[in-house]
Amino acid sequence: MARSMHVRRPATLASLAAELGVSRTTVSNAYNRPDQLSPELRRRVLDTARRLGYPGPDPVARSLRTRKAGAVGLLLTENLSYAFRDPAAIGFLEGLALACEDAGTGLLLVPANPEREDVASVHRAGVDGFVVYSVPDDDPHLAAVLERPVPTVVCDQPDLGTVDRVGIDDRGAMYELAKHLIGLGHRRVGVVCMRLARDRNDGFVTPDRQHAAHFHVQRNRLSGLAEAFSEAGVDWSQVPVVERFDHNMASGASGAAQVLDKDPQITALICTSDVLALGAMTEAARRGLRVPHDITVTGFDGIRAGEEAGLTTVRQPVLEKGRAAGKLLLDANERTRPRSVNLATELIIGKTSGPPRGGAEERWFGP
Amino acid sequence: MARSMHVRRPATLASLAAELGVSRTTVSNAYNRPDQLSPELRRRVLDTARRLGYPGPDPVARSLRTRKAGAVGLLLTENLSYAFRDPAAIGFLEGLALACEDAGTGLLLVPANPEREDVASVHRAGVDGFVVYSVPDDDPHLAAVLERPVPTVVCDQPDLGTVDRVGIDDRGAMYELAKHLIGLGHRRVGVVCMRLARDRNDGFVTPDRQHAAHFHVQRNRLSGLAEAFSEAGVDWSQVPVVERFDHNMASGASGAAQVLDKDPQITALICTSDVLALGAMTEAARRGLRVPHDITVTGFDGIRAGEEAGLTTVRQPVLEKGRAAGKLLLDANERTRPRSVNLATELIIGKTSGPPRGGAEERWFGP
DNA sequence: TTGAAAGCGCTAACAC
DNA sequence: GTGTTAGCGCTTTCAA
Repeated sequence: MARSMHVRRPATLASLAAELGVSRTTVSNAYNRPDQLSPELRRRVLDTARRLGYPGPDPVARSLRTRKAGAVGLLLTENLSYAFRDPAAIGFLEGLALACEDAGTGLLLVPANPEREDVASVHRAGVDGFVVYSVPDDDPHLAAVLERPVPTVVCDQPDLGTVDRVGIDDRGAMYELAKHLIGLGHRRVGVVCMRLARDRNDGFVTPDRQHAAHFHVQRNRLSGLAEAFSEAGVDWSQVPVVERFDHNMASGASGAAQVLDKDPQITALICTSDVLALGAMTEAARRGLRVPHDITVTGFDGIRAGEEAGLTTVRQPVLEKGRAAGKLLLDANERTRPRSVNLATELIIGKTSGPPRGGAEERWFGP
Repeated sequence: MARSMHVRRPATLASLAAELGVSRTTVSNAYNRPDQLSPELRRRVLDTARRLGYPGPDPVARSLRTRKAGAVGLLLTENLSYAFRDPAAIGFLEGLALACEDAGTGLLLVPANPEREDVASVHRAGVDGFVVYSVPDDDPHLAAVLERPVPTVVCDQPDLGTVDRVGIDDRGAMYELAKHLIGLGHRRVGVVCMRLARDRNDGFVTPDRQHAAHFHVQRNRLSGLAEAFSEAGVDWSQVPVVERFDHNMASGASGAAQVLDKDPQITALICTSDVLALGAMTEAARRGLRVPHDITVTGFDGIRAGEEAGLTTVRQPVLEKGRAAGKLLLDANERTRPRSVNLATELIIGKTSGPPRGGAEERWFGP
């Protein structure tokens, strides 16, 4: 009776060994190396464990001893829950989860609130490696990860030269998309892009801010556009580029509105993501602009909803990207690090791009 | 020169303390309790750490000592990546991630492949608690979780009485939906449901299998239907119920086909999820059946795509469910455990349900 | 097949 | 403000 009044101190491997009158090695073997002891003894150990309420070797203590956590950490730029809102991020997560599953490894989502500079969560993460997905290049969490003595793979980030990297050719892909628009005859265009840095700037973007953008992906997509249009004789510094901090359709819509208010003459609205482009389409519709007859709208990513809308975009293999990141991290071959993987993208000509209004006629009368 | 040939053994807190000629406590304090030592000393510690390449206290060793992992584990029934395919699961994950974020806690996705009986991943997980989401009640991973001496919250599972639980009234909600259909005049109906147990059974379901279903959610939804239709004088044992192992639209379509082939006279196709219902709609369309004129189709969950399709369904607060699960787990108040939370659902009458074909006419001429 | 010894790297009382 | 002591619970040579 009195016994049950005590807070029963949970049994440990040592206490179990003592109870059984065997060594700790034997108990450990009963769990980890069944072939190292007789079946009867093993039974006896396991039975006694059950009787004493011993839940098996403590995973943390085991990790300390074996120097293996059995998990990889994932660092995202956004509030953790953002990952479950953005279709491209979900695809990436799925691919990464697939790779982890194959390896029997856990996937730890590290809470890295971009608002706070608190990197303790990175220090606290008991993981065998990190995947860093699309964070600004000056993010303190990224710096904290790089200081941890575990392998790291960065994704949609600049090549650091010191850790593995997987990504796509954002610049080249956007350049190609721009060439398509230029071929159609577009010269007067506007751009809606995602956040370029950690500070909120919902408005027009100066050329300086474009160049200095801390998000690798956005910087390169813009630079691909600038290059293509500059080559076509367009003064890029005069092109309205609008930035939005939050990544959702509402941002796409309001961004499009801001661009169109500034220059109602533009013939194409180039968005740096499908989600923004979908939002831009709703704004176009709201203004009675037919796509692509009155205005061309393009995206980037190749998400399902964009496909259904017939969006002209660049499709990137988000799931493969996640899987590749996981594979890279879990492939322990240190000798070949650091590695850099570029995945292929595909320009999708949908039904949201066409010649500028009047553009076709110009051709009829052209040289 | 010779030095650099050695594998540099990474610095530890102890070696750093030795180098500095201070105690380990002081070094520890430099990281964990800045107020416990002079700023100058702290600087010296941190500088030396940087010089020696000491990455800060090892998280695993710290966890062992503090008995806190700083993470919660999530156990899902499906391949890990499944969670990123199912809209309802994504919503749950988002809510859970939100709760974790608020608490500064990591979220560890535990790889629990339902094919393998390997529960080692559960044993290996260094977490302060588990959330178990919609696994069969006889899943060995669940059993393994329950043996771990950490708090647990089960979600969309039977109330075990020993651990916290969050869920909805699946039975009552489906009963209400059935009443709606009965009120419209439906008596001859068919059902497409998700998997009922761990074994694959893509086909008709016996009443026995319905009762014995190992997935709490499915069992209760079916039982709500059975109850309502039995009350309306329908012999439930004669109602075609088709099960699908994989949860996607294709399953909904093929399940609907199987039901319709068996009894082309049914006036309503009741699906136990929106995803299945969306698939069933495509099959109806393929057969030239207009919804709801020729056939009524209903779902369950209230996902976005269903809403857009105007689906008649039961909306459940998936995000809130995840958040509630996280809150329950992270609220350390042991005194009030175990707790059970039921979230409210809402019957959504969409445009996919209507009176049975001829049902209206019957009424005109009826008594 | 089993056991003894030696830590893995750290934190938390408590004393100085 | 700083140090001493005592483990957290486990695995793993190595020897018996």
